Amino acid sequence: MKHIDVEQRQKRILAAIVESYIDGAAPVGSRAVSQRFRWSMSPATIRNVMADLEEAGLITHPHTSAGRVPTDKGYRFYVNSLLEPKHLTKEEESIIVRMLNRKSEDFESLMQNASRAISMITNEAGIVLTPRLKKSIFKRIEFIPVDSSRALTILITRSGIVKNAVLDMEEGLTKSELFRISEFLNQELEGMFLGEIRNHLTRRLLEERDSFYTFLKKAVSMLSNPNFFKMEERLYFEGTSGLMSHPEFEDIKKARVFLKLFEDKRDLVDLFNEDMESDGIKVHIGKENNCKHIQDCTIVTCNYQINGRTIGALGAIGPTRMEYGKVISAVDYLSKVLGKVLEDLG
Amino acid sequence: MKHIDVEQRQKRILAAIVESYIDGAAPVGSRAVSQRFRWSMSPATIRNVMADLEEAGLITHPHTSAGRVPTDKGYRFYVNSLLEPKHLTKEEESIIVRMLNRKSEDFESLMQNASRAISMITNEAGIVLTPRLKKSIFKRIEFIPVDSSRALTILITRSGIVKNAVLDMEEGLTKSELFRISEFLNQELEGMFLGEIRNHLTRRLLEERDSFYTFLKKAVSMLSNPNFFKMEERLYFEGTSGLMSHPEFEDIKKARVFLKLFEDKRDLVDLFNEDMESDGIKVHIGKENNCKHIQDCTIVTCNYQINGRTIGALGAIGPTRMEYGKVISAVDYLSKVLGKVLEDLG
DNA sequence: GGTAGCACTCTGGGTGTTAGAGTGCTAATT
DNA sequence: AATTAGCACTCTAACACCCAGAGTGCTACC
Repeated sequence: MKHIDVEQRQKRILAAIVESYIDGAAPVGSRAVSQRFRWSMSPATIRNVMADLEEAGLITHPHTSAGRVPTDKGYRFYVNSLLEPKHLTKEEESIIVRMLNRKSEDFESLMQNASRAISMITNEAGIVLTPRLKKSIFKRIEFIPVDSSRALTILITRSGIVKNAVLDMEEGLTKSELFRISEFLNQELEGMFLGEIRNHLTRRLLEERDSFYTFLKKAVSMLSNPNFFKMEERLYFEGTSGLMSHPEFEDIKKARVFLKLFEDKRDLVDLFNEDMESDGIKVHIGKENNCKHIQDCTIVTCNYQINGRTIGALGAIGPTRMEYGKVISAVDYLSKVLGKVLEDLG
Repeated sequence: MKHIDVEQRQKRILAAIVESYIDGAAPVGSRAVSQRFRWSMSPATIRNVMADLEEAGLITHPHTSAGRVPTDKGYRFYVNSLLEPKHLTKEEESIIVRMLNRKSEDFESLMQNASRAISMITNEAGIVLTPRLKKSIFKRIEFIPVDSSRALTILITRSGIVKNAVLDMEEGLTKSELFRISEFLNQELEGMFLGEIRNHLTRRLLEERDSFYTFLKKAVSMLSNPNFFKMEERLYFEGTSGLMSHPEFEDIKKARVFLKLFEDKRDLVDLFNEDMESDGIKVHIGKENNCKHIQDCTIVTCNYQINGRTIGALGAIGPTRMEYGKVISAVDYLSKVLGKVLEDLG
């Protein structure tokens, strides 16, 4: 009747299917879609279009007489071309801001609150990868002797991260020597990226001669502990119980896979580290993830920055059937607020 | 035939039922028990005894023609009177020792490793409550200015706990003043319980007069931040995915309840805090717990000590149908090792 | 007191049937 | 030519039903 662009119509129908499926969690049939358009197209018409969409690989059938379900490819198309951003409400934004601005909390709590905020807003699991230590800037180091051969070492970065460990030291180092070492390091390393420290010190060691050499060597030997310099990022995680309220987890096995994933976080850390390399929101849908455990879930990530410098990443994870608009907005907004808060601490 | 003490026999049969149920996860029938005793008693005899046990409230029927299942009271009796301790194997012990002795890790990791160790050995969830800050001993405090009105404050205890937070300070405090304040506090508070600090300082404030007063006041005002002095304990937690492999979690709803519990840890913190008051292993079975969310699970806890001083608690949580012998041994052993490791750090 | 036997009960799995939802195709309509 | 109505067909989910198996409680016997 009305001469609508056929491609345009396909898109609208795909969007309708995806959206219906997202909030209904059940395969959507031609009747339902037709109804959604206030019967401006009959179910039969919809069926024809659906057949096309299916041929294009954007939707499938679980079985002959069920409705349609979006495929990963369908979601992908939806996210790339059809999704219109759904802004957070003022209220949601203020929740986030409030959660991240609680004063006098330590860094740990900040990370935890950030991931909790994501999970509260999205009802998926929230994930925050701590700022990259290698790219953090040295502020101060402090040694506190434990016994004659070990010292509790505290390393502080400009953004307020405090990393500590008990390190071995040369037997019989006196308290004042230890103090001189810390004083030296504090001066020497001021403003340097943590990732550069190691090389810097060994270079320095090669240049030096004479009496200063032995002193320097003692300093270097303390910091040479490989564990301390692993500088590994930590992943903070909240919202599993929220996740489990999704109908896709009726099947315990899937739930178990998720929990496994959360316990052994390496895969996630890798993913986040990779995504950190580029700016903006990244969406990984279903099998696009090469991590085989989580083939029917989507991960949304975004990097966050201090003064324009990317230092970490955060995101949300949930079933492919998630509210993309909302999750994307939430992750986006949170990355900005977290960046601001960290700048403020710096 | 043989004249066996009837009470003795009841006990043996109860033990058999409990143990069968623990490793079979299915109601156990008279035949099975009879078989367990190599047919030295016929199923019919067993049935009579079972009827008695049921009357005593130690076991129940799910329905007429199912086997018997222990009640909470049954488990309780089993744990108190029948259970024989099942020692960990050498190998298991060495796993624990190795996990807790990884050098150069920070305090966080130690706690995490401890809870992970419990969960690995028992296949239930492992829980560790961090040492009580109030009862920890002051070692050192350090201020690092962030801007003109805030300083990153780092508090270190003898057992190597590092607590940090950004605290407000009097506007325009100079770097050297800040240094003097920390020097003063380090001297003044040496060896004191953290819980006493607050009172000590206010008392001191009342005694003093003259110029020193204003100085002291500045110091106190920094530490008066309520959040920093909340001194709250943290709960470390590992092993949810292991828990979920138990058949009792086939029903998602139960799983959800557990996950909820783990996310909002207050109830657990309270329980552990209470249990910390007395020495030795505590076992909370099913409804004995007044926390209503977890009426069909058991929590095993034990305090841990540094030099004979109780400072924290740890434990395991799982379905009432758990391997009590093993879990108890594991928790017991771990509390000792953790105490040792912490002493060593102090 | 212990045990064998038996009638009884309840569950869980398998089968058959049916209502309903949804499809694909074709023919009619606009 | 595009849209729609109609219809035959398919598959599922729910329900009823039945039956074997497991387990009990009771009674009579050793």
